[in-house]
Amino acid sequence: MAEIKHWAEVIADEALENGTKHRISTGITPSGHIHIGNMREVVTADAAYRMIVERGAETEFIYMADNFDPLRKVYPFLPESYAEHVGKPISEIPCPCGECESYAEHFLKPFLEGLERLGIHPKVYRADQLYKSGSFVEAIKTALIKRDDIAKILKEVSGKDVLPEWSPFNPICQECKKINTAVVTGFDADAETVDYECPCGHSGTVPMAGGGKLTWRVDWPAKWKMLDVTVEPFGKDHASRGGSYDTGKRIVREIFDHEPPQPIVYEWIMLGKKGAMSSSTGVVVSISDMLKVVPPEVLRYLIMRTKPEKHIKFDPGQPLLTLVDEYERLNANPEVEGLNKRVLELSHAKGICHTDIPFKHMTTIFQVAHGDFEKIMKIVERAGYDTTNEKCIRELSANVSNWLEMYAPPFAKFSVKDELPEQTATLSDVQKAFLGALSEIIEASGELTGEDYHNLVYSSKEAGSDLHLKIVEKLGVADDELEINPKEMFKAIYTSVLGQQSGPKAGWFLSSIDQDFLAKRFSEASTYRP
RNA sequence: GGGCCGGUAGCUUAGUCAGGCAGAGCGAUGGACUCUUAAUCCAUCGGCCGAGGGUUCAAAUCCCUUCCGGCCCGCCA
Repeated sequence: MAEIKHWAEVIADEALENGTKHRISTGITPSGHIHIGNMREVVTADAAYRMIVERGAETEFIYMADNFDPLRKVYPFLPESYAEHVGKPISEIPCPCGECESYAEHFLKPFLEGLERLGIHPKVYRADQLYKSGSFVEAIKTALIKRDDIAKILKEVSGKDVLPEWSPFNPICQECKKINTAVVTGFDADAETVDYECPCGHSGTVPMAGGGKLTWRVDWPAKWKMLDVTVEPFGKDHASRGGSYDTGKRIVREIFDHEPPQPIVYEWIMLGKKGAMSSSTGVVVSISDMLKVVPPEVLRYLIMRTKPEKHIKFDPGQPLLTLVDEYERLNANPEVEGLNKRVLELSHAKGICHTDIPFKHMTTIFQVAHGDFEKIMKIVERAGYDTTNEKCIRELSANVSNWLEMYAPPFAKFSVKDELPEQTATLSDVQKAFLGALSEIIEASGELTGEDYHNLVYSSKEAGSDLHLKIVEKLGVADDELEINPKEMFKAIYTSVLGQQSGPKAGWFLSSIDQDFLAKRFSEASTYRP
């Protein structure tokens, strides 16, 4: 069999067969928090973009913010007062926080910042500006003139009859400001205006430039024509027979005289067990939230490793750590080749810094240090990691901090207790004797490494070892009479330090805690009487 | 009812376009490191490729049928 190609290469090769000049378009409506489900569209497009460029075609990547669409309803995250804005274009509605130019900008801004961090740099268009500047006027004229032909295509392809009063153009009522209620009663192609009657009682005339927009099924092919789009990813909702890609394909050919773009159909990202991600149901992890938690490469990796037509199950809890691990492992391996190499390349976001500290380790280090960055740096240094890039370590530690707060499952969390935990009462005499002996040795030793601690604990089971001798002495038994199970000793350590029976790998866990503190804590625990 | 996409190891999946010994990661198991304890390394186990039929020297791959899951066909992306 031939060498395996990454899906983005397959897309690129197909594109190259169609021509050597390309424009890849993406479009998302910023009607709510733009989530990682939406992100798939842009990241998928970016993969195709990078590959087509690599194959040598002149290519442009654009992102269209569909901010001229109406607000559909008062979403759960909106105050009731937004009821009056339902039906108005989201570029014309006030921002929920009061600080952005519009409702649309409020959600667009964090998304565009996210793109930047993901290493994705499309040329950004805003639909309201294109409409207002008159870029759509020719398309609007054509669509109004050929209204019956479009209606026929819609009927033939989707099987639905359009209503007699249907128009491809939705005017904005000058009175109630809504874009989805007014009925078109006529138009003047020379004056470039459209007449309407609105159920609110108002009737009037609006300019084609900015006075309204084309209905979605016509708007999309009009954009293909206007921006000369050759490749476009879209969600599977558009892809079924009779859907908007099907109707768009015929409309763009027969009405606008242009070839439709090469489709890239992608599946949804499912959030854990909660089902598909969707802004309207509130099942959402926003991109900004995700970027608080993981490096951008990991998010790209999530999407690059899976073919677009396959759904992705995403869980920001424990499984996210596995994902991060997998990525780090791959990234650290200089010998990756073939498909994995491709995936890795495509996951790269430019200008992101790296540290050699695994995310998982940092979750422990961070918790040991109670989030104190100076302490974190000390521990990191003692553990032998590269500390030259403090900025990266700071970023990683911020990610870990957010993850622990937002998504970490309880068992991943622990805290070094300031006071001796009361669970210490459950320890056996042997365990207490062990802790006492351990305390003495720690106190008498110089600085101990993770390995030292590890070996030390295991030495407890060896008759004749320093630790073993001290234990038998405390218990008043003969040296060869005592059998020690290291497992129990580890439990004793976790119990007296964390108040729980297990914890992170003991050696480097202990080595990240202050030595005097440990000596004192173990000594206290050994004599603890409730 | 019509259609689209998926179904491959316990889990996540590559491979399907272009037929040629079914691959990987995680997990599990065993081992190594004086060492079961959220680390590392090595090894092993694990598959009726959803099911049935057809084409072929040869099928996870192509064709037909069928089951399961998700979604679309509401000009509400």
